[in-house]
Amino acid sequence: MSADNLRPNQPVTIYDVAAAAGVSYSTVSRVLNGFEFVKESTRVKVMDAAERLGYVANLQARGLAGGRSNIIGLLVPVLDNSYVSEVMMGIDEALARAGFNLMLFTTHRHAGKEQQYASTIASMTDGLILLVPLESPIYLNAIRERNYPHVLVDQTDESGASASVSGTNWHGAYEATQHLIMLGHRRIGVITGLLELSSARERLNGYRAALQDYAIPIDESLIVEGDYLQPRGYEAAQELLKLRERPSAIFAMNDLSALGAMDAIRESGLSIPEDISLVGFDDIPQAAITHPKLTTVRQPLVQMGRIAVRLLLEQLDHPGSPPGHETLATQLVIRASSQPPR
Amino acid sequence: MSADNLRPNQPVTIYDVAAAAGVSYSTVSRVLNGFEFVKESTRVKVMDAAERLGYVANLQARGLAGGRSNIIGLLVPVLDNSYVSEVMMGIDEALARAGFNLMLFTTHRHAGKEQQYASTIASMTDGLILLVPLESPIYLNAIRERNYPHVLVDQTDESGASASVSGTNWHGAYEATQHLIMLGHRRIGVITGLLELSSARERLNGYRAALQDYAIPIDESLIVEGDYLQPRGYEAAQELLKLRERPSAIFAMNDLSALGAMDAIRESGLSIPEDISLVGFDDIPQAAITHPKLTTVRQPLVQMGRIAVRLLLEQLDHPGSPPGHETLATQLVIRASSQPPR
DNA sequence: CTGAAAGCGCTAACAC
DNA sequence: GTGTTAGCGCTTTCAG
Repeated sequence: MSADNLRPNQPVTIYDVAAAAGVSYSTVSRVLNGFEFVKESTRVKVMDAAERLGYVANLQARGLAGGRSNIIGLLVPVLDNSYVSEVMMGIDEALARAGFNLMLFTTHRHAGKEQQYASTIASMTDGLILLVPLESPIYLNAIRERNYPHVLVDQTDESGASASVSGTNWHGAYEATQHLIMLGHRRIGVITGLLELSSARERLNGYRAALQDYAIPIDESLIVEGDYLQPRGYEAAQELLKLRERPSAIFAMNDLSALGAMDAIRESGLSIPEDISLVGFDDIPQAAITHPKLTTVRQPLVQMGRIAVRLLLEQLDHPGSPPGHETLATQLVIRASSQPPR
Repeated sequence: MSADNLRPNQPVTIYDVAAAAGVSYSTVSRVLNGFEFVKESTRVKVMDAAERLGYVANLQARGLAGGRSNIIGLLVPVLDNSYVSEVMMGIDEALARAGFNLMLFTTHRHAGKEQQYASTIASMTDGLILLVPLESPIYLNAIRERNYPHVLVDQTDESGASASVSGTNWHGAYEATQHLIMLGHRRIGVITGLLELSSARERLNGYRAALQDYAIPIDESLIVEGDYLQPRGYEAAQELLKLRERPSAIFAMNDLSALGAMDAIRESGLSIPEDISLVGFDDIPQAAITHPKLTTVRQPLVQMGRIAVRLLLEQLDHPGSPPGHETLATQLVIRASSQPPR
């Protein structure tokens, strides 16, 4: 029987296990933590007892006492965002495989919250993954100074002190712009992300470089700052459409903005791609089911999540070693939303 | 200056605050926990010191010592699922507003994991929200016996011992079926969720009741068990299309299954709604952007999340009171995927 | 190899 | 009102 002497009312502690196994509780702790120098026979005895009693570690106590809590903190800006969801999936999957739990903190795009959470998180978790954090030197510095294991996703780390994963932002934007240029577009509007984000700046630079390489003068009025969210993409596209000399193509620097732009374009009576070509960035799932399907720059989002976890676990396992940095290749996915101007 | 005497290297504890304020650390604890009988002047002194030193509570310690950890656990089956995401958004929002943190556990649809997590979660959090849990009497019983605050989302609680939120599953399915019947359909195939889930059973009963009410004989071969996921929806639709007497309409009992069915139908050379009408359930965001747009039964997903939090907080605040139960109205949203049979 | 003892940061009786 | 005293369950010295 498995429900033999199960009394689920009071949680089982290592004391219970120790008593049942006839050893001291510190020995139980050793066994449970995979300490090497334990006699095999007592190891078995303890494991048996733990199993039998249905022992489950109290993570709070473990964390408090200095051990690992086996919890990783994840700081995300918002939840209603496919980009975020995709990366989260990769993180969740990798974490589950490694036996870690996930504590989720949503900042709701409030920089102050990132800062406030930072310390709380540090008291609860073994490490932290920051997904598109707003530029917040203050708390990032605090985290770095405490030498708290962490990794930035989609945020270049200028100082090199934080591990990071990101896509080839510059190159992706360059390719997207080049694609439009090759199709024959000359007036290419862009909707950026918040320019305080390094990814947004890098993509904008890629755009600029492509125009320059093809000797197309840069018209600053074609550059509208967005925030990587759909509503702002909608507004930004409206601004672009209002220009005296309307662009024949728009490069929205993430897909969500592109979706917003799509609405604005359609609403203004123009059609995609006949009147205006549209290119996005990320290749979130929706990009493949819009009409027309969205040409975009694919980022391996799920994989970015997985790699973020790998980089973090490396830090946990080798506290001394320098933080890793990974840059993953983006890939232009040409679909129906872009064609030559007419 | 705010970065006055900030030494972020060693976390600030209540001892530090106590020393700085010139009181004992238990007084600090009292102030921090909003204990009533504290002299106003010392309250201010303590708050000042805490602020100045940048004190942040250590949740592990607080939890261990018997106080509230201010963390709520959320158990979800998977993450790559709009239904889950929507409800999570509501939960996240409500929790943030109430000053709680979120610990996320993904079971990856593995019933064993739900059970295994249950105890871990209990040791870390103040309460638990279970989103579409697989029927797992064992661990649910354990949770109930420990009197651990929790609420079930989209799972009817037969025993009444667990708080719960869900939509009007029976009624929603009845309406959807009725809608198809009114359009003139007589052979209506259904793709259910796992029938071990109460929501799936309730919806199936609603379907059956509608057919009965309109005196349409029930053909069991038109009922295919799915699992609320897209791939299975695809397969199930294929089975339905292979029937000698093909249905003229399919009611997929959640939108994700409907999306899968859509692929299968299209792939078989039939078109929606001309050849086959399709109705879903949930009204996840994608439902409005498929082609044709999906007729579906809307559930107020975000709100369900919010209410789940409310029910949970009620339990935390009034430990004695009976668990609440809320049933939210669903609403038939008629779009383009359903029309009279030809 | 294993037991005993100390303490992580905090809450909650218990006194004064 | 506020300080003192015990632990919460666990890891980690330190002995033996």
